[in-house]
Amino acid sequence: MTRADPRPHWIVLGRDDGDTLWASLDATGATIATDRVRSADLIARIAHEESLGSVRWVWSDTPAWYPSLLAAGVRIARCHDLRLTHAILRDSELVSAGHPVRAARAWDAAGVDGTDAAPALFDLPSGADALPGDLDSALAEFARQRDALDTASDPGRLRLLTAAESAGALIACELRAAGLPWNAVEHDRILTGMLGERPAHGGLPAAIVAKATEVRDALGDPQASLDSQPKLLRALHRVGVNVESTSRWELRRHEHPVVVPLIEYKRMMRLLTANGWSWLAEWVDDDRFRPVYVPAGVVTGRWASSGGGALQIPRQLRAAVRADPGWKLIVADVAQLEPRVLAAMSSDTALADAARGADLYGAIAEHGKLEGREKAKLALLGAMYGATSGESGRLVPQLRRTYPRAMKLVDDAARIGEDGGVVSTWLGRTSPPPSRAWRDVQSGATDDAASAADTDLARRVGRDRGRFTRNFVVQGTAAEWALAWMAELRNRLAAMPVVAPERAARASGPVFARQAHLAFYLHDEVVVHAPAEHADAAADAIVEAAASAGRLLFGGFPVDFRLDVHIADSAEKA
DNA sequence: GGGCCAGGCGCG
DNA sequence: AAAGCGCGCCTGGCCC
Repeated sequence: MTRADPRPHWIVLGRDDGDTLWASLDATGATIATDRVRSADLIARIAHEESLGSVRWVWSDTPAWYPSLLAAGVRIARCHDLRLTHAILRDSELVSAGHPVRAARAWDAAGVDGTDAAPALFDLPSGADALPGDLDSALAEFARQRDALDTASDPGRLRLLTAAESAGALIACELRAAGLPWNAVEHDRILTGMLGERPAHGGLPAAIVAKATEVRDALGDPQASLDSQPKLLRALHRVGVNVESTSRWELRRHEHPVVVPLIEYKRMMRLLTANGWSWLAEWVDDDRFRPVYVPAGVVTGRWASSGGGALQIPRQLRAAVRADPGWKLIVADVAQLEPRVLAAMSSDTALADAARGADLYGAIAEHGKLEGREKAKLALLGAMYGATSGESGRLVPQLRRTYPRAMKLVDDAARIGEDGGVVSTWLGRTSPPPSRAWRDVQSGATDDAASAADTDLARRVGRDRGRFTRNFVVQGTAAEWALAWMAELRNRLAAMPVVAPERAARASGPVFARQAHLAFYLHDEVVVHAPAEHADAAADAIVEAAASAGRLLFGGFPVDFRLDVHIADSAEKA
């Protein structure tokens, strides 16, 4: 390379016949150079460019490119994920109405599923649903996206969002590569303790069998089927337990001797079927749980997961999450993230004041003259979710008087949704427009021939949508805050020292084995796995990253994002 | 034997 | 007391 060669600002990658086509772009997006890289050389080439610093990788879909790099020990600092960015820009209110990025339908296709299996040559329906993987398509879409950002009504926010989204895409792959340290022996101990010894040849463990017998005795029917809802319902009716469903909350209201053992039986069966020995065998390998995280898998921008139920690990099993020897887990969750986000985005200083102390709900109870923090919590959740009835619904008006700005923000979002409009998060992620079916129901209600049932239906689905948009702005902005938090934390952890090879957390993969790293993420909570001597510094990084995320999104607005942080050998709550 | 739905329940 | 947001996954029961 000669001295005159400028460093590329972006490098766009595309696949071509098993090779990779490579385009170096300057900061204006002009192409400086193109190259063809053979697949055998690709990882080394990327590693080399990355080591020179400050390059942003532009690719179709992070899970299609990044896992093989991570497996080879290459971590990259920054990327631009075309698929995720497309989805944001396509729907965003901040992008001009007729912008060509909205019409680039090929980029609406689903990406790869995030498992690092070989490309799905066999199960991909020929041509359908495939994201464009070639360089020309990537360059064209990247140009459209840059233009959409440049011409957006608030480029700063949207750039922040798309950068955070792409960082999230990297993090999702990295979380899977590092895995969540999971102790199978401890998991087995918990299962055995709650369910009884695992039977050698199928069948139910002893404690469940005993519990089932208890339930059948109480039902006076040794043959009663406990796993079929309709049959169980009939059996309950026969002994005079007149419930409409077999759900726990309804059962609980009855005194009959069947109730307690039945609830216990359901709880045991749930643990067995959802997170029992077969889950352990299928999902935990080499002391790690490696779920597939799906960034923006939820319309609000929250992440979803696919396989392994990563978003539903029951609290009962938290003790099975255990640091490697000589390492620690740092578990951190944000206390009441959504109310804090609502305070900031509505500039409601009164609500922000309540969030300043250690007990947000307690402060709301005091300010809002509500009796006790439980009522305050109910009222606030009701306001954000759109409760209309029950105790929660009754408490909302009181809150509206105390925090008019915050409540106006969510009430406005609900009204717009009911009217068929769209709403946006703080950084510009916009809710999907109403479906065709929804609009048909609304227009059917204004028809001359509309029946009372038509208007009732229209009102009901209208309110349903209002509750969705009401919550969208808060849940979606909270997800943005969390992305910013994680992206910042990722950078801080990457700057931490490495430990000696003999201290490595071997199963965490080549990139993360010797350094503090993110191991789990769930909406408002992170778990970091760190060498014991770096645990305090990692905990500090988590706290500093949260403060930094708050400033990045909300500037100087005075709202605290308080964290609960624990350093321990297991993720069990103290 | 696979696809789809409802009920139920785990998580935030 | 059981309304009021967003998910994924398991089961039984139904369909083809």
